[in-house]
Amino acid sequence: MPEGPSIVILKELIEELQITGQQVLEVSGNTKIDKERMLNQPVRAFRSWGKHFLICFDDFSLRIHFLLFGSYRINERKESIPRLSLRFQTAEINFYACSVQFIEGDINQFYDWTADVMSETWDPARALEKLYCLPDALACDVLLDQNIFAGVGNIIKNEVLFRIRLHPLSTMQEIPRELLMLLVEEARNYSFDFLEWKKAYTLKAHWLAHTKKICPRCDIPFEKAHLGKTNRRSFYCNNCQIRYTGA
DNA sequence: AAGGATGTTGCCTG
DNA sequence: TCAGGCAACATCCT
Repeated sequence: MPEGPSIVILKELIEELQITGQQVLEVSGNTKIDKERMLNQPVRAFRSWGKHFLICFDDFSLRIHFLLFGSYRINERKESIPRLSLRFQTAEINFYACSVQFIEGDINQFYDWTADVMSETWDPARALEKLYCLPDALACDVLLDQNIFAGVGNIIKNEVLFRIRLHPLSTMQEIPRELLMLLVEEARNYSFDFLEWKKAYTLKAHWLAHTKKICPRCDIPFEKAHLGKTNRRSFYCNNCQIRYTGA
């Protein structure tokens, strides 16, 4: 559920309902935020930024983050109590086990859309600049940095590093410029592959590294370790993923 | 079938 | 003072 492409799928499903402009007729759920303020407010837009799903009203927006376990149902309900349920004239949206919060004022002041790998306004040059500002940072950490690659999660991280044959413990300052540009490029490319495979229910079948035990290029065992400041699972091949490091 | 994970926040400790 | 550790969230897969 939680990586950027999955949020794009949610946004597309909700846009198909064509309820933009409709008012919220009823709110419920076990969230502690002041959900009643959405009552009778017309929705101006449904948007996404990285792993955030955004419902924009006139003076504020609702931010939904699904974390690890969050889920949603459109015109359906689960057994469990929703964190937040929004009823419109022609549709009902239910969110479960997610983080919800309000963002006040103009959403464009709050989000840098060019940092979202799924965005039309994604700016690879700016991402590259950010990487040059982090000479000691590790490849496995920067890909998960939402200020640089909003939407990239642990699956995309592992698959991108494998695809470009870069060892997760490589540092920014040691990676050749061409390869760093490829890192930026593939963070977006793989995210769109992820989107298509997820829509076709074939995402897992396309994993080459994530959760895998054997390198499909070398036929030798993958390394599995929790690496970097982020300390997230990394699956990588010590043979074909090159480690660029000063040490 | 227990344990960990596609993630982030916030509190506690040293 | 602040970085690091870890619980919390609550579901699904292995």
